[in-house]
Amino acid sequence: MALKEESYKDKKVITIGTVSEITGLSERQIRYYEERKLIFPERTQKGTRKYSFNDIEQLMEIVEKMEEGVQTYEIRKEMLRKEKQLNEKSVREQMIRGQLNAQFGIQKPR
Amino acid sequence: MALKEESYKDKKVITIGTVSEITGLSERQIRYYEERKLIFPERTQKGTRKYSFNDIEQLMEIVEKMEEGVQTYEIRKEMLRKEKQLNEKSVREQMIRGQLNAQFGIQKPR
DNA sequence: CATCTAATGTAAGAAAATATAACAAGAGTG
DNA sequence: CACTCTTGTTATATTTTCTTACATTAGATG
Repeated sequence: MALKEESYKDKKVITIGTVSEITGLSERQIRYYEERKLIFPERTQKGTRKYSFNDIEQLMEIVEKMEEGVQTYEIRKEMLRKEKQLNEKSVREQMIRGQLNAQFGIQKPR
Repeated sequence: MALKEESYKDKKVITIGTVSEITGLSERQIRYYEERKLIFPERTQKGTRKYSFNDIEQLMEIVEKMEEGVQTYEIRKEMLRKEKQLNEKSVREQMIRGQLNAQFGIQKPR
């Protein structure tokens, strides 16, 4: 099997100029949104930013919100809220799985 | 709907340095394989090469063949053979579809 | 063995892309 | 008005990429 399709979306391989072309945002804007903690490119050793297709999708969403007049600060808050939700969900799921294992899981032989 | 997952794989967005990192090939080698018509990056207006994940997979396959001692010329021939096969397949399919349309397709009212 | 070819490394110099920092400016708000 | 948010612009430095040319190595061939 080659690389999972999935992994392409998350792989940070795109430089800022290309991101700018695709999204229509200026490089200035892209760097600013990073400063406001809305996106998190990786860096090469020498400091060049690398983005993923996921980052680009994220930027598209940011554009929409900005056009609606939402400020970066609000967008960030919203992001944190969603993240927290996801965390809680996964914790809940883990707990449930824990319960199930406790009752029906592999038992120590005694 | 966002961009189709599929499209990520074909989008030419990666610069040669990154391709080099991922594949382990030198930039020299990557450009040489292009010269031998094994890969076909796009170019920006100013001439910078852009590769897709597909190109990277292609390069991985090339690496394997080269390690087996296959020469670029042979690899190219093999590529052309496969391409031709695909073409013929699609032509056959189109002809079949054409036949079907002729017999059962939309008819002009008379 | 003497050549040839294929594949790759390396170096030089130019051009393109990116990074950071600082200042400017418009829009909206208290 | 004074302030903040967002973006543009400019300058300068660094990094990346491009092309071309020459060198080298290994294998194939006469």
